[in-house]
This record gives sequence, structure tokens and C-alpha cells, in this order.
Amino acid sequence: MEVLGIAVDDGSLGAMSRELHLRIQALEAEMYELSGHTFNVGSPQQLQRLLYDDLGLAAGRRIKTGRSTDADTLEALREEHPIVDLILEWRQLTKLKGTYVDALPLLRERDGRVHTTFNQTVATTGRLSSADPNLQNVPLRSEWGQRVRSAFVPDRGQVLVSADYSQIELRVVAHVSGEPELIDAFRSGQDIHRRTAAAVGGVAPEEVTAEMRRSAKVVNFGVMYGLSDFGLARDTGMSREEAGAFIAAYFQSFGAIAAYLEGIRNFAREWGYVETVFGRRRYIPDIRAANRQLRQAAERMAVNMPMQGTAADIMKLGMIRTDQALRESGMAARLLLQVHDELVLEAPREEVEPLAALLREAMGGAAELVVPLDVDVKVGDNWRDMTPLSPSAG
DNA sequence: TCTGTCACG
DNA sequence: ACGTACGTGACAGAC
Repeated sequence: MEVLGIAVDDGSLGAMSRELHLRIQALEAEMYELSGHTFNVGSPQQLQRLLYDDLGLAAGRRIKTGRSTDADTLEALREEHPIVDLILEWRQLTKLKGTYVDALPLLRERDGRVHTTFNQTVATTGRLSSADPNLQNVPLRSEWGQRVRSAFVPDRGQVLVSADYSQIELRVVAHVSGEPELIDAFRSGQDIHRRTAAAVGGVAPEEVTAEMRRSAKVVNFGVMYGLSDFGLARDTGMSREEAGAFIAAYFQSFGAIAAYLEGIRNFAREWGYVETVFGRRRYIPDIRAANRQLRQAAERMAVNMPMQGTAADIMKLGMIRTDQALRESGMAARLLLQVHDELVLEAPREEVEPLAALLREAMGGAAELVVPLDVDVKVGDNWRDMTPLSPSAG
């Protein structure tokens, strides 16, 4: 389904392209100086030879074609040689330049907008996907990424409004597992990661340190993917032993979640599929594979699908309700994009307050879980600078 | 066309 | 002993 599209400011992208070009050239010059010869940084093959043969750095993860040079691997080598940081920055900048800064202006149509295509039959979990161009992976996290995002703008006289489901997958976990701690935390509007850290660490919420909260956050998300002690250790800096103990304490505190995950794996083994709260199925053929690696990967898919898929179902219902409510309201606001747990709209400035209320009602009422669905609404003049609208102030 | 890498939720 | 977080799409290099 091709959609209305969103305006992009090709002037600012053009300026960004020239800035990036200069920085990338400077990085290349520095790298050639450090290595003593020219090479193609964009070639994983040449990069492997440079890092692991010429410079003698210790290779990490093995891949089909040799030794990995991905960001995680390079991150671990940063202290070993000054060229590593340059490679990481070069990678980031060329990625942004090639995929967004230079590509988007070419896809801009005569209305000044880029129009993506949403696929409804690609993702096995029930999510939408977005292609040509993919507008569900517009940069956000890095400085340069934020500049790219700021080039997405509303049409003249209007504003962008975004509405996202707060912690929707964790709320789905609370619903399907019936975990009392999690349900209570969402019902009383507490900081969910702090509450988790307090429960796991056996302290009061006020005593939770920033580090404890960070670890709890990683585990809260990781639970939905089948995180291992290895993965937690890598993402938090804990030792593998500490990570294992942390995960054990987590499942001790949230026994209903542990039981739910076990139940899903058993269901998948027995029936060969799993399903969302609304009955969307995903078949998991490898769930009984003899090969352990295949089987464990299948188990992670089985555990993840009901959570990711139920959230996707709720969003689809929320989109239908939003569309209906917009028609009935007679507002000029238009839906532009869906980014998994977020809707982006364009609206005349004077519609912002009533639109926010409409979105909270339409999206928030899309499903009745055992915990409330909270919707955060923001407004702005570009997709980076978005200001929260408080529910009561509306 | 496949592989590695990396942008997002 | 082994691998190690789910779901996507785009780009550049290698073949």
C-alpha cells in the first residue's frame, strides 16, 4: 500500500551531504596515513587483512567469509590501534550519507514528499514493513542521524504530530503472563525499569542506582528476545557470572513470566505454531530440530512472536480506529507513517489539541489488556524536535 | 546474487 | 563444547 508520504527538506540534506563528504574525505586521508597505504575501507575483505594481518590485532567473532569487522568487534579493539575509531566513524557517516542523505532527495516526488510502500504480508509476526524507501528506519540515535531526521517536515502551515504506545510490548508481557509485579507497576504508573531493578536487587525503588536501572532495562527488553547471560554481559559490562545471576534473580522475582515463557515453548513443541492474543499464528518448523542451535533459535522466535505480534495487532486496530475517528471528526489531519509503535500525522496547528485527544482515545482504546495502554503524543516542526503534550493540559 | 554491515522498533 | 536477542530493508563489495 503506497501512502500519502512525508515532505523532506532537500536543501538541508544537500548541505549535509557536502559536510559529510568533507568529513569522510578527511577520515580517509587519516586512515591512509596511519596504515601506510591506500585501501578500500568499505571492503570487509581488505579491512580484515589490514586489521588482523597487517596490524596484527586479535580477531574476534568468526563469520562465513573470515573474521568479523562489525561495530561490536571493532568496539572491543578501540584501545588497540587509533585507526579503529576512524573506521567506526567512517562506517557511520557513509551509511547515513548513502542510505538517507543522498538517497532521499532522489526519491522526492513533485509534491516534495517521499512516498513509502507499506507491506502487510512480509513480517512473520504481523508487523508492517516499509520499503522504497524504508521510512521505518530513519535515523534517530546519533548526532548526524538526528540531523537527517530533522529534514522530515510538515507541509507549510502544518505541524507533525506523533503518537506512540508507551512500553507496549512489556504491557503485552504483563497481560499474557499475568505477572502481578508487572501488572501492579503498570497500573500505578511507576517507572517500570526502576521497579524491576528494585525487585531483582531486593531494595526499595528509591535505592536503585542508575547502573541497576540500566541493567534491569536491558533484561526487561531482553526477556522478549530470549536474552542469554552472554548477551546481558556484553550489553551491560557485567561478568558472565553476574549476568547469569541477574537473570536468575529476575525470573525468581517474576515467576509468572518464567512460567509463561516455559509454557510458550511447550505449546510450540506440541502444536508446531504460536499465536498472538488475537489469534494470529506463526508456524515454527524448527522447534523440534535435532540440531541444538536451530532449535534454540526456533525457541527464541516462538517466545518473541506472541509479544511482538500482539503489539502489532493492537497497532493495526489502533490505526483503523484512528482512521475512522479522523473521518468522523472532519479534521484535516492526515496519517503519514507507522513505525511499529508510533503513528506520525500531519495536521493544521489549531487541530493539535483535539487531535491529541482523538489519538489517545482511538489508539488507547484499541484493546482491553489487564493493564492500561498509554499513548504519548508529541508535536513539532520537524521529526526531530518533537515536544510532548501532557494529557491533562489538553 | 550473496554476504556483511547497520539503520530502526 | 557451542553459540549466544526478535523483526525488518538498503547499501557496497565480491563473485
